Amino acid sequence: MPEGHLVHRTAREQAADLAGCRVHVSSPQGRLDTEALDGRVLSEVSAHGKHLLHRFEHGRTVHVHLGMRGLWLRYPDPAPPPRKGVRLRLAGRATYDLIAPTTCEVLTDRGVRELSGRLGPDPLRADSSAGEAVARLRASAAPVGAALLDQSVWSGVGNAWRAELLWLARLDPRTPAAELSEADVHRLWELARDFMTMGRDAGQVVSDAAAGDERWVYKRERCRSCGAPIRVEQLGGRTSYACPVEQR
DNA sequence: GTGGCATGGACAT
DNA sequence: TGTCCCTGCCACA
Repeated sequence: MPEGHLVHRTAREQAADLAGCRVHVSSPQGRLDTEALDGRVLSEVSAHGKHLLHRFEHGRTVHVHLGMRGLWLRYPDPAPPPRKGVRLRLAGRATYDLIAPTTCEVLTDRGVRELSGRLGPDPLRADSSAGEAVARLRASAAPVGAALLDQSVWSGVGNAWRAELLWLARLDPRTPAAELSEADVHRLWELARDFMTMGRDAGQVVSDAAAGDERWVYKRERCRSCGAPIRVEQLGGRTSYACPVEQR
């Protein structure tokens, strides 16, 4: 569920409910020490790739990565008691409960910088450089379909976006990233920026502005465009979907 | 009701 | 490569 577009959407939602508030921070499950955070003013909620960052005014930041199974639950006030296993509860103008994240930790500003340093440009961040994004992808030794999932190359793209973006760009996922032209990669970056922005606003992967619920190739048996049987294979450790006719 | 898979990623091995 | 993360969804009994 949580590719970068949804993490950015969550950041926007939580900022509206929590930013500028003194937030009651607790860990009902007990696995996070929240003493340094409870009652502090939350200044900003932001996203970098699939990582969510809650920065507090005194210079501490909660870093959350949902992984495959994690989720946020939102409750308008008054919130019910937390269900079993809630790792983190943030209570401001509304209450958010965090369930089953891969990562939930408190970082200093230095820790945040180190995290950002490990992540490539994010198509949904205004401070990302297209030139750097193009250069990083073309510097990868991997097939473009594997490079796109490497969060140190570009951050925020997951398996569904990989499939749909490469179809939109008419690129074969198996093509070595280093063999792609600068123009091709620049176009791929612009597609990522434009469609992931639509996806963030719609709350789902959007690869056809006129048909937000449809996919071209991802998890399909046949290409939605030409009807060819989709080529399914493992690439970059995950299942890749591509149209063998249109993506050469 | 149950079991397998998955829109991640870190870590052990 | 396997395994964990207090999951959700779907197909199939």
